[in-house]
Amino acid sequence: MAVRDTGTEQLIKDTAKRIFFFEGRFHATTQDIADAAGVNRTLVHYYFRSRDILFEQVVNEAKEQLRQTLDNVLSSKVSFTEKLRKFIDVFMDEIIAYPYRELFVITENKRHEKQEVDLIYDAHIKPFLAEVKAEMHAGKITSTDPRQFMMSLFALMAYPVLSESLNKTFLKISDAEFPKLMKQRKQIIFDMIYR
Amino acid sequence: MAVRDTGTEQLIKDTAKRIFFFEGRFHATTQDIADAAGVNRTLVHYYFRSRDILFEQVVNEAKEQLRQTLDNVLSSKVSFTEKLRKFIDVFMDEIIAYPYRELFVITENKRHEKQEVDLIYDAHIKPFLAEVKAEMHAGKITSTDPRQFMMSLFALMAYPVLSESLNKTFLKISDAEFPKLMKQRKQIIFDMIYR
DNA sequence: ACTTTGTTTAACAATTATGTTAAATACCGG
DNA sequence: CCGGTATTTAACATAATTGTTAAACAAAGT
Repeated sequence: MAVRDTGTEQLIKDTAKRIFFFEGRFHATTQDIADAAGVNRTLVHYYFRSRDILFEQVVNEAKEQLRQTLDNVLSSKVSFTEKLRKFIDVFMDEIIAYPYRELFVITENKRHEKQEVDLIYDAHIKPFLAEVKAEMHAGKITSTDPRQFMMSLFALMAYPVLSESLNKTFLKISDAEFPKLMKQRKQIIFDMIYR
Repeated sequence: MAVRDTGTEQLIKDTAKRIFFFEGRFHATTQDIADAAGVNRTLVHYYFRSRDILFEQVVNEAKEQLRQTLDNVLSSKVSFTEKLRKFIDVFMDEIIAYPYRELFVITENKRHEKQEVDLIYDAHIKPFLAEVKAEMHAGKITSTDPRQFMMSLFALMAYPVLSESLNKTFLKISDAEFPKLMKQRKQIIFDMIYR
């Protein structure tokens, strides 16, 4: 009973991710997704049964990847500066690929409170916050609540990509310039938060 | 033929703003809005004819207020540091009141390109960017493209508020702490970008 | 060739959201 | 109390979206 895998189920998910997380089209319909994937709408229901389930799967995978990334970066045994550089490098790349991803996680997060968070927190975030605090004592980072540091860090990475269209119109950034500026930001962000 | 103003039209708009810009409910229906405002759904159509028109009005007023705020802050004849402080103070307050407002403007902005932007740009943004550049030459701000400075500034203000729920769960920030941390940020942001 | 799985087509039911209309009721000012 | 405006109620039409089903077709393996 060989179930052959044509990759179409994955194609549909990837397309949904592109539409939701890259294009930021919050109320794309199953038809929109099917069209973008170049398949029949029925197939979307065939594989996922309902729009909600497709949506949920896609968001869950986004959460999982987010967790993985945190894992990878924060638990590597390297110096703080290296870790920080890698953190910025990896996250910026992901944010550029999927600017709206975190936003979907945010709006989903408001509904379901989770307990799994504790695991991530204890395993990765808490130790990293401690490292940040140590760097503050060493005078390498401006002293504040380490959580303020984290919020600033994410903000500097995520928001400019999210507000791309506003930046282009209000700051007169051209289509060609924008990716270059985002690349530059990796260094700029590091310099802003670490001396 | 006195047309008496009961303020209901405004109530509906304010409620829509609350739902869209504060609660971030991107696909709230006319029914949702009517319920939240405590009026009959028919009344929404009576005043605004269609959901699109209500939505458009609300977003346009958001844009207008945004423009006004920029006007107010950026064209006042005070020192750069004072201007910067005021900028952060005023904008943070607005962002806290309406965290999702810019996001709606962003998604709207992607559809309609505007020419009115040039007016705002020439009148306020361009001169301010020049001021920023001057401060960079004076060594008060780290030298980069002034537009990077602007993007960082907005990011530091907007994103932490936008990602409130994520911050609360992942950084273990309590409901009580959050507003305090946001208030603290005004100073923190200033210190981060100005020496 | 036969079978299985993947995919499309078409037709349909159910639901939800939008928008319209007409009549009934509530409220307020003169 | 009268007249007009504000608001509600109810009923309805329409459109969009979702979801289901059955049949046909395509492709690939054995």
